[in-house]
Amino acid sequence: MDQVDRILAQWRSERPDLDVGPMGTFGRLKRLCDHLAAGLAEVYKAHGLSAASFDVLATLRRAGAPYALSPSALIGWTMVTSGTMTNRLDRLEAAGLIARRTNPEDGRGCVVALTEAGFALIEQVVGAHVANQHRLIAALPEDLRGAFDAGLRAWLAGFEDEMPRQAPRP
Amino acid sequence: MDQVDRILAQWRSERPDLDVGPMGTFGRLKRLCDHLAAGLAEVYKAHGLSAASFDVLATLRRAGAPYALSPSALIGWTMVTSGTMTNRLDRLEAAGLIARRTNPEDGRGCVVALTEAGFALIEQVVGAHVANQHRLIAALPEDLRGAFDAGLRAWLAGFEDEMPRQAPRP
DNA sequence: TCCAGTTATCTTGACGTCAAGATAAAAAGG
DNA sequence: CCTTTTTATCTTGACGTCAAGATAACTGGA
Repeated sequence: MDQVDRILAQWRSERPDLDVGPMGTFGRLKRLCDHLAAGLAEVYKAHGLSAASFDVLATLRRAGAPYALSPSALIGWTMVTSGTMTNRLDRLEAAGLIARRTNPEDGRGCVVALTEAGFALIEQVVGAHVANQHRLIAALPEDLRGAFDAGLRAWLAGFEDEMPRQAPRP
Repeated sequence: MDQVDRILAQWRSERPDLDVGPMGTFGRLKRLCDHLAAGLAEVYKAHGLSAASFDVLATLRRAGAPYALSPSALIGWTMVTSGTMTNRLDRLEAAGLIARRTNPEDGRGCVVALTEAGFALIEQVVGAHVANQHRLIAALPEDLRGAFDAGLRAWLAGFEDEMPRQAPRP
């Protein structure tokens, strides 16, 4: 009997005509994501980052040398709009963690690259981030993880596999 | 091989020292929640609401007659800060969907109640919302739901059961 | 060559959120 | 009674996000 069960009990009392079974899944998913996001933010914050800035730096880092991608490629990896990406890049550039260079092949765009400071920072934070994920997932019993991941993958596929996401270009 | 698998493959190539298994779970969870939130927002938007305003109206509705709770009780149910709740209530009050009445028992607080318009609206939207949840959960195969829910409940319990959340008071 | 359509990025305006602090009233202790 | 502490709500300032539109540059066909 958790908080979500209490919510469902209220609905069943007030609106017995509704089948609120799925609402339990949605409610727990939302609350779990909120808790996990808060847990991850602790590490970001400890290094002066936010989820938004970590997201960009990590995407550049894992892309491999020379740690440079176009804003479009970053948008493709991160599921945010162009306006959001512009804002993220502005802040990271002001913080000296990335640099925008002109794209010699396309005068419309630019290339976003990690600075030395940006590389050093993300290299350090990624380790702490992964350790933090191990800490947070500990609450999910090992014997349930396989089935949980299978459900997660199947459900997500219903949203992402319809239109095979094209690999973002550099 | 989905987008999250591609991300993990990049990390394994760039940072083979890291165990990024949990990152797959976190990544899919985040993306799934984003897709589901977007799917739910369609219905909210069709009725002139947002997730934030639906949240408040639904909490008041399922509380039962007289559909009135204090801001503190609403905060307890919805996991947002007091500043956020003030902002939500301001907008809903301006839209004529709720009314703040003075609390005769406590001069510091107030009581938030659904107006007639607010009740009529949420009564209609809740039905569409539940139907929408049934639509969105269809992508999760039925035979995986039980195990998925079990994992969800167990993991969430790790965050919410430590400090038994006290039932919000009216 | 030149123009119409497309693409890449940025700008603007509006929301929603939080942290931290302000204000006011109730409760507790002497 | 007062004074102190606690509680309830609101205010402020800063972020992060999106939708819609603006700007600039590339592209392909006439």
